[in-house]
Amino acid sequence: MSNKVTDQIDDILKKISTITRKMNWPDLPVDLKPPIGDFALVCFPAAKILKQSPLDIATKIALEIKDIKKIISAEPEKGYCNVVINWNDITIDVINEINNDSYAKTNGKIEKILIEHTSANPTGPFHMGRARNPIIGDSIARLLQYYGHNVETEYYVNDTGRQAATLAFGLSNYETKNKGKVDHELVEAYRNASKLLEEEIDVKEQIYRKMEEIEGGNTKVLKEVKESAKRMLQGMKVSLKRLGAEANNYYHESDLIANGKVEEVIKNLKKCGICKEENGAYYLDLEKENIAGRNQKFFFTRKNGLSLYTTRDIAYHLHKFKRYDKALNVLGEDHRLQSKLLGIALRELDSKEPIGLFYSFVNLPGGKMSTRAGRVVYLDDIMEMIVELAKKKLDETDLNKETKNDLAENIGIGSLRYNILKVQAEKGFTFNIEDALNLQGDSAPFAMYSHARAAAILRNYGKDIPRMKLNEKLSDSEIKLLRTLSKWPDTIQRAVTNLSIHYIPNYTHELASNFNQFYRDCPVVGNNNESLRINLVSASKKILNISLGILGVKAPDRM
RNA sequence: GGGCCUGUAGCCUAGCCUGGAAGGGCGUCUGGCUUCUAACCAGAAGAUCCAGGGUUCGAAUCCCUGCAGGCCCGCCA
Repeated sequence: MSNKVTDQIDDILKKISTITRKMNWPDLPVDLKPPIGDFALVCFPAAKILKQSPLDIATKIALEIKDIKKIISAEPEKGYCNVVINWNDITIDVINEINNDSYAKTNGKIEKILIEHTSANPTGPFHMGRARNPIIGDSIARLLQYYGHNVETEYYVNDTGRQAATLAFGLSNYETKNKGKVDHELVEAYRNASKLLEEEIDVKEQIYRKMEEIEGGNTKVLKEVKESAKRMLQGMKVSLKRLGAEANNYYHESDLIANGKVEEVIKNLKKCGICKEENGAYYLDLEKENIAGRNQKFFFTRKNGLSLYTTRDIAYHLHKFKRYDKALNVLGEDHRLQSKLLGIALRELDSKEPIGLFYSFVNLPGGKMSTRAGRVVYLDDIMEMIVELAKKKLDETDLNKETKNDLAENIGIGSLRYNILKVQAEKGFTFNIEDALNLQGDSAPFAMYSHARAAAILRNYGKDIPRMKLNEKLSDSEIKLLRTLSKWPDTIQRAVTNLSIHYIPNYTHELASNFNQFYRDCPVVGNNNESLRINLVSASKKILNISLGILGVKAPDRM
């Protein structure tokens, strides 16, 4: 809560405590998130001790405390005493606090954090199945950045291993036709190569030889796979850019082999106490850890001595911690075990461990997405559809064409992001196109619209934000709005602590909704309380803008 | 077989960490634009919070046992 509000409530609670003590009553537990008012005194536990009904206790305590100056009302209901604090006294201070740049930001240590997200294999266009990854990753980055940390994002490019070798093989003889988006064009070459890999023995041999050359550190082949991946990535980056979720850095897995980091890791892992060998292949014996209900052998070399994906991942993370204080990985739920094993290996090497943020896959209404069964929905197609829909809705407005196109883009992409971010990451998610295309209710345009309304009021007012003066008592809508605004720091705090981005859209919707109610009830320009209301509008607009910004949604001044 | 995640109105979802009065949204029905933007607002109907047991004055929330769905258990990535 805003400090001012917390102080006010603490003060009142102290006074209440004095009163109950005088009456020889036990302290009444406080509920700070009551359905009505600012806090509630819970009267059930005292009922037994005092041998009175909870309602009687609530009624009595309400009478005792309602003359406290900082309280507007204290009403008994069921076994609760609901208290509304006097917002009139503190509103100017609260609004000033909200307008301060440090509002809701950390006063703790600023950390240098790397967020790895997306990291999809560069073998073709993004599909919706993993669309949560860039969106959640990007918004978590924006959240931590806003909170005050020093954040960068990175995409780990998987350009070694069979898929990478297959792609390189496919692209080696492929002539670019420059038709359409790069990744959508090149994926054909990859698909053909994959097919040949299955059907033709000599192709299989070539691709597997390439794999071995990659892992063995053949410079020429390493360069080839890296370039192939980059070529595909060119197209994929366009999608991320449109989503507003492009990473700051792209780190290529092949570089870890090329620069000898992988070899170093193998050498050091072999020195670990729990390292064992089997037919020439080395592994960490995790018998004591009892992972996933069984004894795990965590292999880090093949029997030919070459590295595995996990080995490279260890090397990558050691490198991360050379550059950053903290590493955060946004990963699909299928990586949970892998991530745990990685952590153990890093601990063995006396390294820090990354923090994992896991999300469940996006499914289609009919079931799982599958490339083979042709049940794939491309992210690009969804973005296009939703932007087109937004465009159609804007047809009726009299904005000029360029503004309209920009706005449709913001509304469309914003809706998509909002839709995905508002659901808890661990929850399975069925992508319902109808739902995503519904731009009403708990959605990005709802909050964008509130922001535009706030901007319209300020436009109509036409002057600089004035100094505040309270000429009239606050109305219920104003108090409700202030209450929500003062909850912003808590929301940020909870989202940061739990790395739960869905708190932000939840809050945004509540704020926008309360702003709309205020808009209905409280004329601003020309009102007796104009100066205060202008400031309230400005503060609401600010927090709406910030919260939408964290979600990667641009807040328009008109729509 | 084992491990992890999830289960809240017709549908989607918040609340679970830290027990206290079940919040939103979609869809359905009703009403509201001569007043700062109706992508909005107001109202109505709709919930054995997966099931059973335990702890507690009090359980959607904590504990136990089941059930259902997702994911994982490779010298693949």
